[in-house]
Amino acid sequence: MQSRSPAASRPGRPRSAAADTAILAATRAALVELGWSKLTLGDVATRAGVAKTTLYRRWSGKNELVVDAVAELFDELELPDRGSLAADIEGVVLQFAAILARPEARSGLMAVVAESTRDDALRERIRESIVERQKGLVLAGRARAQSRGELPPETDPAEAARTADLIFDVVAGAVVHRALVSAEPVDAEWAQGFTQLLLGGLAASAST
Amino acid sequence: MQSRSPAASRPGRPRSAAADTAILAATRAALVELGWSKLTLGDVATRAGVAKTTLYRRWSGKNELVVDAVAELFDELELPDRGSLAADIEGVVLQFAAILARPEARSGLMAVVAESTRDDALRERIRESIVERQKGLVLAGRARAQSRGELPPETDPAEAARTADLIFDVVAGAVVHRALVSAEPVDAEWAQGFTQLLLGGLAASAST
DNA sequence: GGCATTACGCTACGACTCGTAGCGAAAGCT
DNA sequence: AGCTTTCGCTACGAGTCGTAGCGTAATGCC
Repeated sequence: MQSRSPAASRPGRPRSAAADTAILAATRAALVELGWSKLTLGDVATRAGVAKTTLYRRWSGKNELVVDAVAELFDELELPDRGSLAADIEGVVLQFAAILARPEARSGLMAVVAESTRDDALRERIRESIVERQKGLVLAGRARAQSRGELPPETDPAEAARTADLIFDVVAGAVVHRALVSAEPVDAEWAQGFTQLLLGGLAASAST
Repeated sequence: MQSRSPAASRPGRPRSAAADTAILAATRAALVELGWSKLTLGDVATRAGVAKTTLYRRWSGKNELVVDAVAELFDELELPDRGSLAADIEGVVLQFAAILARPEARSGLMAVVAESTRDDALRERIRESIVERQKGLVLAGRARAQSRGELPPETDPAEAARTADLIFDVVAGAVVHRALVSAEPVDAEWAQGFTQLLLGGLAASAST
């Protein structure tokens, strides 16, 4: 996850792959029990059954470690065809909400995003391992809706990219804000109302 | 800001109001220079010219202090009548974006939100001093749009509250996500595209 | 098999931050 | 005046940080 280029076949003892998974799992467990601020790398090392120095050899600090630990939670994101654009949107919203309902994601994700405002490398790491995957769902959903005839095909590629970014920020931002700032449940009812607003707009949504 | 009820007139030396403002200003300055994680209360006290013990007598910890320091940034939020619902939305989006463009808000706001996922009292403090003020703008904007005839009047109060919450999460969430996660500028062009999407929905927005 | 190379566990370390306690002095009220 | 609360200062134990050094374990190459 962090040393992919020179990993081919070097002399010497290879790094234990089991240690990686143990450390990441221990990080998530510590996030659940302690939260971000009280999480210490020494504690994570003890939980994982490795030496603290081993942890520092693989990750440069708390930020990078938590990003990788949280990123694994997003592996479950996928976009099955639910038959309509509305159903696809509701589905992905509820999937995202299910991840954000887990305490290790709640406390970890926002913290690393906060740190990334002062660390470009960290933000890039978050983008690669988390954000880019979510954005792929938006692109796939739109392409599928266009093939269904629910959305008109794009003509200008630049315009298409802009609207995709916009939709992504709206969807992901709304779910995160609802779940973490408003601290209200992102349930099926909310997902339905949100989808209705996203598809029809304010006027259409109000006249229901 | 933190002891309003028993502040009336007690015997003894009153707390220095100047110290409060100096501490909050020093906190913001430290956020700009150091960011959330490297900000220490000892450093803030030194910057503010007060003793560290004074700081601990007024705030229980880093979280509460930063919430109060960041909350003052939101004093500038207002909602002048720009003539149309679309213009009002664009205006409030750009105002919010202007706050989020400041580094003390970027690093501080997300961090306390992250901490609030494990601290109900902190979340309540954030809600009172920051979130509630933003939500008021949404309510005012809708009322104004209704008086203009741009939106139909609400019939069911519960439904009205739900949609207001939804719109608030969408607007605030989208702006925050764009600014902090995507790390792209929230400029007039983006605000216009977002407003168009919010008012007309996906289909209408695509057929422009 | 022997050798070079790298990873690992362990211990120890200085530097730093935390939050609190105790003190004398300052500043208000009645 | 006398009382009360705040303030600045110093000092403190506890905890974390990130690193260095050492001996040992595991692998590839000759």
